[in-house]
Amino acid sequence: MNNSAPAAPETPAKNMHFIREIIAEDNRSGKYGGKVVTRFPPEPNGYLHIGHAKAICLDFGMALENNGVCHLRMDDTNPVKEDVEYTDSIKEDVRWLGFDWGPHYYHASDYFEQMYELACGLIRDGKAYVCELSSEEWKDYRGIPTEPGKESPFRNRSPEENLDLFQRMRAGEFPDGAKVLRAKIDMASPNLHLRDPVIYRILHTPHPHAGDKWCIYPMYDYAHPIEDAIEQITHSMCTLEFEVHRPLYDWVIQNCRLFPSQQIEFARLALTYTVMSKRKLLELVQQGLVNGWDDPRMPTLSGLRRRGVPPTAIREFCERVGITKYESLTDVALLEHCIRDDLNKTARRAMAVLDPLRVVIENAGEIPTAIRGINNPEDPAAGEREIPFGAELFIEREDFALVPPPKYFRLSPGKAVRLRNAGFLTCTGVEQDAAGNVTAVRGRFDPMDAPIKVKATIHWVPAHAATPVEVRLYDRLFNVPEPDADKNVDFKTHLNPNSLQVVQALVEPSLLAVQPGDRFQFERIGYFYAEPDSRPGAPVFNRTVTLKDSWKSGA
RNA sequence: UGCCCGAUGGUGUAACGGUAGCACAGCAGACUCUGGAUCUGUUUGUCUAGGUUCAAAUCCUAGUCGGGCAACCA
Repeated sequence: MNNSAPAAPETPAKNMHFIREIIAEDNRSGKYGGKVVTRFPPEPNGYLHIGHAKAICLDFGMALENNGVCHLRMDDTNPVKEDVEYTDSIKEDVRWLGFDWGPHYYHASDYFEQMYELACGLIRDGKAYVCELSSEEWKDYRGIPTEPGKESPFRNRSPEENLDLFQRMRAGEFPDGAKVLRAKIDMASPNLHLRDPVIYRILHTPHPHAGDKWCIYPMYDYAHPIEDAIEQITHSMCTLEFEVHRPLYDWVIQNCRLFPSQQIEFARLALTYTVMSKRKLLELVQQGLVNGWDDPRMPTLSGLRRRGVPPTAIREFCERVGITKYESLTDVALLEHCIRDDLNKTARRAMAVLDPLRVVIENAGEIPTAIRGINNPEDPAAGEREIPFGAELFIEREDFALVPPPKYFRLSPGKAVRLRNAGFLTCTGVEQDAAGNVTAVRGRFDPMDAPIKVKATIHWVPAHAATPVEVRLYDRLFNVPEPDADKNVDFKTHLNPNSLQVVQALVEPSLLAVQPGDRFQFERIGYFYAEPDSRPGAPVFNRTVTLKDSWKSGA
């Protein structure tokens, strides 16, 4: 059995973060007999985003690096919030990221019977009791952080009575909220989670996976350590907010006498110019501010996928971000760098003109009918393609300036540029409309070996063989680095009104033959992804990310 | 005003008692059939105050600042 992902490459230089060190130390000491078993335990109540990718890469990555296995487990202990609808997207996203859980796909709800038995064991040991305080009443008993709580009047019932009550809770004799099962720990603990936490509640709700078998459901703090222990998880990684829950995790392991899984907390990912909370992402979807969970502007994995981001770039990004206990805010520029770095090596080049300006070549008798274009200068194996040429072309409007600003290297009257893959174009004149707008550029063509020196090369498409296609130019969803920094200001006020611009671009003929999911670099513009729902012969391209532009016209 | 966790350039991270390094971003230059890529150089950093030590980012104490914890959510 092999848990390794076929697409996951062995990255040589890895950062020795604290979790790698804990695992290395456990392997040295033989704590788990050299075994490493991890798990990714999403709650099936929403879509995975790039923050989850960090956890997925960690969970699967640590297993992969140590010849271990990583389980995919739906943490479905709350039927009122969860739905099978999400399990498929979760599996798809994890697989797309490049990871394989092999046969190790589980549901927490499959352990409900064992959890119940273990709870009965706790009751018999006098370590759990049925409490009839309402959640309102409990607030008084629990106390506040600075003061100890009071013991529940039900705290000292006999194990027999507790067992009977708990069995009747399971049998459905009591309505929702009437009773709970509590762990009997310490009402004076400075850690609120140890003040007799609820471990079972009554919920007369059928379960999406377990069906209508249960009307009592275990709480996370009780269920999670049991899930881990049953699967013999050695290293159970979770985010920082569970740090204060760890004593309870250990309490359950110890008092139920289970496999000694250990919980290790790390900081979740935060990215500039986006929001990561499920609630806020849902708000964007529900209010129609984006086109669904997989809108290419969303930080969801399905959104990033549809934007054209390669999974390899996300994995590289997660590795570069590192693992610490410091709650950092990562610059989205790092993600964009990882995407460009990946696509630069792999994406075929093509030419597309987003904002066309007509060019008329005057010496039409001296031009070729087609030229050869290099498919990827970073990868000779990508070969070449033929691009039709003609006496009439389109170039990018911003590649021509009637009155060039200082340091402008592109086309202007009397000046020359290189036409990518083709030759030189010297501007001999312009055509203007009544308002003075340039409607066409007239020029002279010279072959590549002509003794002409230029400082710029521009892209073009042949007028007779160019086709208009829809291109969606995506930009950052928000226009401030921390949209949700201020609790008093609605994060949606920072939405970038120009996060999506749709244009009709003119593209070279080879682009009409694309398959949905193909990735390209439109030379000098950016990386583009052929929309999955493009119709045959009518491709739609999504801009994944722009090229870096070191020429700043404004500066 | 309780408990837990954290703090290294603009950002993310390394250094595990012995020269504060890497990456991203920025800036400058070289090169180039993409103002891309590549290469080179470069600006900026150990939260504060004490202590231990020949030597502290690292160990100790106190403080400051930030985050988390009072769901029958996960």
